[in-house]
Amino acid sequence: MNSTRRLRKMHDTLFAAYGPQEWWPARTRFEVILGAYLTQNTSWTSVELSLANLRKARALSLAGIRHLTLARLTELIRPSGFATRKAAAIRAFVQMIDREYSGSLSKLAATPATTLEARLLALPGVGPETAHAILLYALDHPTPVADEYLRRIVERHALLPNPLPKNRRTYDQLHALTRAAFAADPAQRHHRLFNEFHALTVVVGKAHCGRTARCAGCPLAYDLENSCN
DNA sequence: CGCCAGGCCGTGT
DNA sequence: ACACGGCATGGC
Repeated sequence: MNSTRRLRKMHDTLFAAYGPQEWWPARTRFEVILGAYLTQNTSWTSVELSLANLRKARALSLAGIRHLTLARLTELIRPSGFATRKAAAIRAFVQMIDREYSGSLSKLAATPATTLEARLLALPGVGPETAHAILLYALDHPTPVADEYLRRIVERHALLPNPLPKNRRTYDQLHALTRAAFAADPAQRHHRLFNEFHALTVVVGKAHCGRTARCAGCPLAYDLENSCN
């Protein structure tokens, strides 16, 4: 079986095992965006500490962030690590929204897909995964999100030639592979499928696909062909 | 104590 | 183009 069909089957297996995830875990679009920045190379439990601090400071909105000094913002998000860089990045995002989109996330979301992706990638602290997470989960654009868990799954199950280095080229391969895996589905469902697939990837990754393999009980090891290396 | 976490960026080759 | 190290804190 080819790699796109194997990845599509993995989605079905994960969905059967874990059910719908209904991501992203946040109330508002801007909260999704904050979470996307804060969770970079950081566990979600640590992100929740920062989000709780921001909530208490009434800073879970564009207006809330605008009223904070950079030092105060840095202090509030300290629990999730890399606070100096992430605070500057979040501030740069808000300034971009204010200067170029009249402070409106809706206007940002209404930008054509290719322009929008390029604009996000040009922001400090925004690489491909963060850009695509914002596009998919905050701005409702139907684009796949690839991450380190997906890279490990695809590498260890040898869906693409090994090794699979951590670089931009690999990211783009994983992104394209995911898009191809759902290409046969109705276009109307792509958004929902990309949403669920990334969420399911993270769920199975946290439980069974760490840096040091802990594959026991992984639902992806359902036959010999899919056993993990 | 050590390793790990839902990346990104600057530098050297 | 690619490898490599720095960035930082909290959970286990």
